[in-house]
Amino acid sequence: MNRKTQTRDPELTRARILDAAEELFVEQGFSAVKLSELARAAEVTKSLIHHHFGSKEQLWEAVKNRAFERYFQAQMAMFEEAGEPDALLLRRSVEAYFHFLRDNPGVVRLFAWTHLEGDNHCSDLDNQLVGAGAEWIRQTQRRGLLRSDVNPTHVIAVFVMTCTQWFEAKCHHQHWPDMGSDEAFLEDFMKIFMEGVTPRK
Amino acid sequence: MNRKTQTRDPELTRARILDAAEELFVEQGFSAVKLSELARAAEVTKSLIHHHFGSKEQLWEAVKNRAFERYFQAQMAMFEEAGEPDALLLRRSVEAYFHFLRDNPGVVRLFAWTHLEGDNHCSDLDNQLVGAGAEWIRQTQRRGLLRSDVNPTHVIAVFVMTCTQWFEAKCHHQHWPDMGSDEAFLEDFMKIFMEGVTPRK
DNA sequence: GCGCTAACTGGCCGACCGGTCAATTGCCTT
DNA sequence: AAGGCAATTGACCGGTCGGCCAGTTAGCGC
Repeated sequence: MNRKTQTRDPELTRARILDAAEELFVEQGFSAVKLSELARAAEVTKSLIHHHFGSKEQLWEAVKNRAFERYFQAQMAMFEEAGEPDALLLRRSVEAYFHFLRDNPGVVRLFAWTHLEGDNHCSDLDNQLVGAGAEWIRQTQRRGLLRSDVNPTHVIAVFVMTCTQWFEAKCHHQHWPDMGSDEAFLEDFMKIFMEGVTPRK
Repeated sequence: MNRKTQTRDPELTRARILDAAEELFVEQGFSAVKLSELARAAEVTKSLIHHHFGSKEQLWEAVKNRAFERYFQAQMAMFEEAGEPDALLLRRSVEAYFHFLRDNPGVVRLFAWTHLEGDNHCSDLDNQLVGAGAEWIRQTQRRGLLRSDVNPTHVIAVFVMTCTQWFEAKCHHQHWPDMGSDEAFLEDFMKIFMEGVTPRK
């Protein structure tokens, strides 16, 4: 079963289409992408796209599903290799999330497009993730290592939204006067955030 | 010069087109909007759109310019009626910004679309705004009322991005387990943020 | 080998896209 | 009163969009 010598390979064809589609959708959004352009990029005929995915909309869904699955798997993996729920774990999680977004700019843009569409079909997986994270924070609060007068879900929301927006709108605020690099910003954000969630006597 | 009895009123026509265009662009983004649909919504002919704005792209620019000018004027007005630079001013500014975004969802979406386009043509006005805000924070830091080991621009970035993303991705986070209302989230965010920027002995 | 299925092709389609243009009409100036 | 000009109209354009379909061909089970 050598794929190099085969003239037909539906799996590979599907993958080629998905890859090219993801690149174009991430770059331009759903409606700006033309199937002819996509066909050229994926080196397949337009008809083949319809054969494998049905329609442009269905292809868009497939692209989003694949990307989000990758995202959730990466996040879940992060969860599994974590240790005791304490402040350091929270700090490390935020940093890991920030760096994940930095290294996966496509995911950030895909999220942004789907948000603008009002799409929330990925909420099942997402709720799982957020629920697990919130539970950790709750445990850390109970152990007295984080302040208890804030909703754990809101704590997650604050750092997720800051990280997301940092990369989503980078083209915008990177020109702000005195704005620092990714790492400089993360450092200052961590100072503010960790200080903000630390319990007071 | 009664506009009601006039059969022609270019100013009003322009405004009608701009209004309808803003609504559609905000909703669907640039490329998804069709001029025919827009013409119907604005109750003008398609040719009239071209007569007044030249092309779809130029109309998009005009819509963005008008909206952003409104945005900057609102922000600048907020600046002018402010008092002494202290922590309370910062708190009030964040709350005002949050509520402004809540009351102007179109602006949030317009920002999001332009970010995805990589458009940063509004940076002049924006830099002014951020520069002025950062200067305030710097003064407050000098007076010992805010911690001094963080970049003032980053402080602004943190709350601007959190507020922006809250409304931009609302369709997404609002279904997270235990997620609170706008006000409940703002309250928790303010707790974390203000505690995070308060100086320590 | 043989035949069935699915992968794949090229040509085609109607719809409709953004944009143009010549002609008409209302308003302002003088 | 008239002339000029911008506002406005509707017919029209070439291009291309997403999608379809009849036909061809490769691979796989029998």
